[in-house]
Amino acid sequence: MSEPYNHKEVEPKWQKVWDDKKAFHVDNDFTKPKFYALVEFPYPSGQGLHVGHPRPYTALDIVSRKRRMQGYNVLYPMGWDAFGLPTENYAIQNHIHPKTVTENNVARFKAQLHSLGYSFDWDREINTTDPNYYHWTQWIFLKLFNAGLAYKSEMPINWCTSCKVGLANEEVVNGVCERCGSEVVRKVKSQWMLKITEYADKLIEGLDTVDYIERVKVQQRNWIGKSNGAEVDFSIKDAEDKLRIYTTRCDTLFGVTYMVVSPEHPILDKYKDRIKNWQEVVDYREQASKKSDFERSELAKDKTGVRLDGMSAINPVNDTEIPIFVSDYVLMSYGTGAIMAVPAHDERDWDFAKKFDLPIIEVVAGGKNVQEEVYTDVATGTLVNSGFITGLSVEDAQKKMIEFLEDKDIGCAKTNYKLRDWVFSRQRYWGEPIPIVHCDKCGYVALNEKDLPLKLPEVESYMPTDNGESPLAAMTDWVNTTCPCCGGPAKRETDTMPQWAGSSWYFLRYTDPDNKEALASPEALKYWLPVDWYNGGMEHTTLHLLYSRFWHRFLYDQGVVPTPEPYQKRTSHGMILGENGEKMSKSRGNVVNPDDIVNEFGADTLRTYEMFIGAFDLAASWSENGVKGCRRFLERVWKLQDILSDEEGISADLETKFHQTIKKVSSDYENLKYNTGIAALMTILNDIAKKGSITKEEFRIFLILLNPVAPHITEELWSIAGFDGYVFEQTWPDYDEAKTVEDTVEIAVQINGKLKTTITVSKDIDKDAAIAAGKEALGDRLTGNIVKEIYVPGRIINIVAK
RNA sequence: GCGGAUAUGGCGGAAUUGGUAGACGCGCCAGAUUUAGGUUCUGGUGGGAGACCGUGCAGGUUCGAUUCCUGUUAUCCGCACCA
Repeated sequence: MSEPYNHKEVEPKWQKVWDDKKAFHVDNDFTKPKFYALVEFPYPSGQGLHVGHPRPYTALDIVSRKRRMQGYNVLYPMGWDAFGLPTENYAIQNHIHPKTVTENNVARFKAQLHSLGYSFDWDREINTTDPNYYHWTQWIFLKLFNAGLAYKSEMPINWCTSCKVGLANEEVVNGVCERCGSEVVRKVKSQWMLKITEYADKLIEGLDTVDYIERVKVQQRNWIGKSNGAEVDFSIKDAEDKLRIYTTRCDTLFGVTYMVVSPEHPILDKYKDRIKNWQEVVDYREQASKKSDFERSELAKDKTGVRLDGMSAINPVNDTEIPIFVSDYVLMSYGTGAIMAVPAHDERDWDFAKKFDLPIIEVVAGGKNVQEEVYTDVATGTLVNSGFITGLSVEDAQKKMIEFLEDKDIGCAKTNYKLRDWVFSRQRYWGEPIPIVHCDKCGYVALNEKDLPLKLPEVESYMPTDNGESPLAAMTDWVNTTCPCCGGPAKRETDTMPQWAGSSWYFLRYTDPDNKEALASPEALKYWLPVDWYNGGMEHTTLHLLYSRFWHRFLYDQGVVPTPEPYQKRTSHGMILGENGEKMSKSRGNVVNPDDIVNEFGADTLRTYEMFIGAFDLAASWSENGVKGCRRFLERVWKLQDILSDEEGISADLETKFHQTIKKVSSDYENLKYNTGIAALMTILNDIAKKGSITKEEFRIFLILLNPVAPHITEELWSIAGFDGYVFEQTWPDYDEAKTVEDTVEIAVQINGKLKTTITVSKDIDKDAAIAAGKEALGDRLTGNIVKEIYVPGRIINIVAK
C-alpha cells in the first residue's frame, strides 16, 4: 500500500527540482515554433495574493505546460507592476521608503506564486520600478513627445480630494475616485496629455484583426464612441459670429425650433452686453458648476436652463429665427458645446421643449403624434415638412443635406469621438519621472536619450501637497538643471507618470528583459510578437488594454515593433466571490487566503479547484466543500499507484475511453473549458478504479493529461512508478479519431418526439435495420398509423404516429 | 435610458450545424469497514404512486427545442444628458 498523499512534502520537492533544473527557462531559440502566453502582471499590494489571482494564472499555466509538451517554445513570464498609490500611501503612513515597501511586497508575492507551482520563467522577471525598466518607459514617452503626441495643456482635471492627485477620466467612477471612493472635484492645472484621440480610428480598426472575446471588443468600441455627423453654422441675429453645432441628424434641420449652448460656452461672455437677463445666466452658470458630474447625471431627467433674452439664431435651411438657451444638458467637452434642438426626434430636446413650452415640429414621419411622444427611429422614417429633402429616407436625406451644407459653405461632414485625450500627469512621488525640462528660452525640451533613465531622486518626504504640486517640486537640487537644448538654466518636470505607463509595454520587455541598448532587440520582438494569448480582467478593458494597444500601435508606426496589434487573442476570467456569493472583502468577512488553502490542501488542490469551479469567464462563489472534493479526486489519483500493473499498452476495454479523453482534454484546455476537461479526467479515473487495475501506458497518459492542472502530484507519481525522466519533458499524447467511437451505440427510441426506450446497436447499422430494431423494442406501445420514420445515425429513432 | 451577458435538481455546473436534459463535483440517503465519530469503499439520488411532468415566464416554428424566432420578467456587468 502507498504512503498517504502528503502535499507538504511533495510540492516543495518538485518546486525545487524545477528550479534546479531550470525546467521552464525559455531561450530565444528562433528555430522553434513559439507560443507567448501572458497574464496581467500583478500590483504587489500589501495584502498579498488574493484567491482571485490563481484563476487566470493557473489557466494559462495549463495551456503553457501543455504547449511545451507539444513542442512549442513557450514564453510564460511574470513581473511586477509596482509603481502606484497604495504603496506610496503605505510608505507615508509607516515612514518606510516606497522602494522598501515594494521590495517586501514583491518578495511575498513571489513566494506565494512559487508555492503554487507556476511554470513562469523567473529569469525574465521584470519590475516597472527598476530604473533599467523605466529607462524604456521614459524612452517611449520621449518618442511620443517628439512625435507631437505628448503635450502640456491647461485644463480642468479630475482631482481626488483624498489621494491629492489628478485622475484620468477612466479612473473616475460615478463621480468618485475609483481607488479610494472619495469625492472628485474639478481643478484647473497644467497637465501632460497624450493624444490617444489621434489613434481612435486605428484602435477601432485594429479590433477587426484580433481574436478578442466579443464583449471586450464591444466595450472598447463603445468607449471610443465614434459617431459620424455634421457641423453646421447657425448665424446669430444681428452679429458677425456664427454658432457652430455638431449633429448626427442633419436630416432634421428643418425641425430645429431652438438652440442650446453649454454653460461654459465662450459665446456667453462675448455677448454678455447683449444678454438682457445676464444676471440670470450668471446665476445658472454658478449653479451648474457647483453640481458634480454625478449630480449632473443623476438629475438627467429634469432639464433646467435659461433663455438668452436679446439673442437669437437663424436656421440656415429655412431662415427661421429661433431662441437660444443655456443648459447643462449640453456638455462643453463634446462636439462644439452647442446643439441644434429637434424636439420631435430627440428625447432630451423633447423633454426640454415640453418643460419650456417650445414648438415641436415633425420632420420625420413614421411615429405617433410627436406632440405626445418623441420619435427617434432612423431606420424606417421618411422626411416631411423638410423642403428639398421631403420624401427621402433618413439616410438619403443626410447625404443630400451634407451636400447642400458643403455647397453653401455653412457646414460639413464631421466625425466625433467620446474618447478624450489621456491625462498623463500625476502629482506623486512613486512613479516614473517625466523626462522633460522647462527652459524659459526653449520651452518644454526633451532630455537626450543618453541621459535616460532619469532616476527618481531620494526625498525626505513624499507627502502629497495640498496645492497640487508633486512632492518632487520641493527638491530644488533635482529640479534645477540645465537645458539640453541651449545649456541655460531650466527646471525639471516634477509630475510623474500614471501607473498605466509601465504596464503599457511590459510584454515587450519580457522578450528580452536585460537589453541595455533598446527596450528589446528587433529579433526578439519579431520572434515573439504578437502575444498569442493574453488573459486579464474585464476591469482593464477601457484602461490598460486600450492604453497598451495605443502605445503599441504608435511604436509600430515608429518602426519599433513588428506588429500593429500587441495581442492576438484576449480572454477574460470571472471573479472569485466569497462563499456567500458576495465580493470578497475584509468588511464582509468572507476573504479566503490562498496561503491557507495551499497549506491545508495543497497547491494542486487549489489549482484543480479554481479550474473546476465553473465556466472560466463567469463569476464563481468559493466553496470549501468544492475544495474538499478536488482534494478527494487527487487522493484517488494518488491511489492509482496501488493498482498499477506490469502490463504495457492500453487495455482493450479502455481504449476508446482513453482516445476520447485525450481528445476532450486537449481541446478543453485550449478553449477555456477547464471544468469539463477535469470532469473528463474524473470520469476516466472512475472507470479505471471500477476496473481495479491500470497499465503502465494508461498511467503515463493519465499523468501527462493531468499534469498541467496538478503538476506536483503527477511528477511524484511518475517518479514512484519508475518512469523515465520527468512529466514536464514528455510529449503530449495523440489520439486516433477512429478509435474515439464505440463499436456499439445506445440510441433513443421515440414516438412523436417523446422518449420511450433505448436500444443498443452496432455503430454501422443502416436505417432500415435501426428502425426495425426500434419498432421491435417499442412492441405494442406503438399504435396508430405510422406517418413518418426519422433516423439520426447513432442518436435517435423517432416514429411519428397518428 | 443605452450596450452586453446570464437564468437548467437541494447547491456549483454539463449538454448548441435542433436529436436520450441533468455529465462531473458537492450535499443527501442506504449499506460495508470501524468500539464510535471521521476517513475510505459500494449502491442510490430532478419531480410524481403512476400515465406522465420538467431547462425564468407566455407564445411560435419543427417529427423533435435548454438550443431557433417573437414578446416578457428578474439578476449581474459596462456606459450614462456624447447631440
